Amino acid sequence: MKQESRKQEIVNAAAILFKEKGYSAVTMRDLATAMGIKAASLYNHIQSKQEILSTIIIELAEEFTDGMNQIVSSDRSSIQKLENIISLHIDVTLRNADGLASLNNDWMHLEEDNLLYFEKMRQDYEDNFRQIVKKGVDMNEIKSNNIEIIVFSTLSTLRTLYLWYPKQKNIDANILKKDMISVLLQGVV
Amino acid sequence: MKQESRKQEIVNAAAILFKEKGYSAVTMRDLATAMGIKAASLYNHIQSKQEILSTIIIELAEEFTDGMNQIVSSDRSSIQKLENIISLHIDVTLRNADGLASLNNDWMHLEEDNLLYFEKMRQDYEDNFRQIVKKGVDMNEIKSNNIEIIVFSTLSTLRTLYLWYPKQKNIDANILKKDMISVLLQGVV
DNA sequence: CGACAAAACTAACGATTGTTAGTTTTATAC
DNA sequence: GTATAAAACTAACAATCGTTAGTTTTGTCG
Repeated sequence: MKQESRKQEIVNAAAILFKEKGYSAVTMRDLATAMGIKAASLYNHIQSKQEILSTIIIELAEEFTDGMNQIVSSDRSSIQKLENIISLHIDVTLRNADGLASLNNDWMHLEEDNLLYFEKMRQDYEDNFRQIVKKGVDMNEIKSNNIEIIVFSTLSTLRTLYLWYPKQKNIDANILKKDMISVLLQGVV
Repeated sequence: MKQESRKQEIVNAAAILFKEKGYSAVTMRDLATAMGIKAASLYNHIQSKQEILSTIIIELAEEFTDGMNQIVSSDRSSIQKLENIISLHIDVTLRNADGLASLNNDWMHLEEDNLLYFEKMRQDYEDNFRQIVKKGVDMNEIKSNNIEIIVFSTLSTLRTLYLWYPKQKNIDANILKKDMISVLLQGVV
């Protein structure tokens, strides 16, 4: 794997631009300017604009998938699993908030196999989430008003963390986890 | 105002396409094809692609601003005001879910005055929201863990309604309001 | 049927897009 | 100091973009 470092710099710079204007509105010349080079030079390190997008999104989607699979296969209570999911989202967000903008807003611009692969991962993730909530309701750990609304409102908040967290100054990850768990689960338990 | 009806058809068709691929990825030829005409014919009814976007977004933003102003100037309790805000979001979402996609994801492609106008409305909206929560905490109506997190998580959910609501089948607006109020405020009160 | 306006059309423009080919510069190792 | 590879460059391409100008079709009313 040669050029891995320079490629990663390009991908990181692209994630910032994609966050600001979206994938389609960012040109290779915009990205080159941000890197301080010419557009043609980018192609010494990457194969296409599309490769940049899929590198950003697929890596993050696999992080979520792996994290969810570990949580699902653990023998914790439903409430503890939900706490772990919240913690997972915060960890990923702190590590790569810029990339999450692309995952949330530009996944539909993935092509062919990567689009199908992503859509399957996202569907499986939501299904796992829903199953955990449902199990919690069945076990009387969670008092349910409406399972679908709980799943939707919790996931909406976690998915939007990437926008909110950077505006908070010097927030501690563990305090954030505790507060998010409190706010998201207090109305549920 | 001539051609108002045909223009509205174009704006509505554009909102659907913008929701699917984002403003930048939708071409005037895409929009024309969706309307069953040629791209040049669009310009008998609209002035520019940008005008379509601002028509969609500014109208919706003003709806939210007007609704919020009425709620702020009412003499209800903080909890009741929050319930009214939830109700406002649901009403707007049921009426124009497609347009809300542009408001949420493509506002940054507004130009000049419209961009500034939108950003001010959004900032004022969030400030009003935050003030209502803060007042509720001061009056002991709301037990606060963290005001910022409550504002953020509630707004995240309400803003994402446009994605979730169309996937629910034949959901009744009043039942939805009751359930959303229950889920969003139960952990707060 | 003829007049008139609404709404479609054809054709084309200048600008910008992602990308390629070939060349030159820069940095590293012997 | 020369060889080698990494990484930049210039120049240009075919395609597509939003948009304009001018023309023709469609529909309505007397």
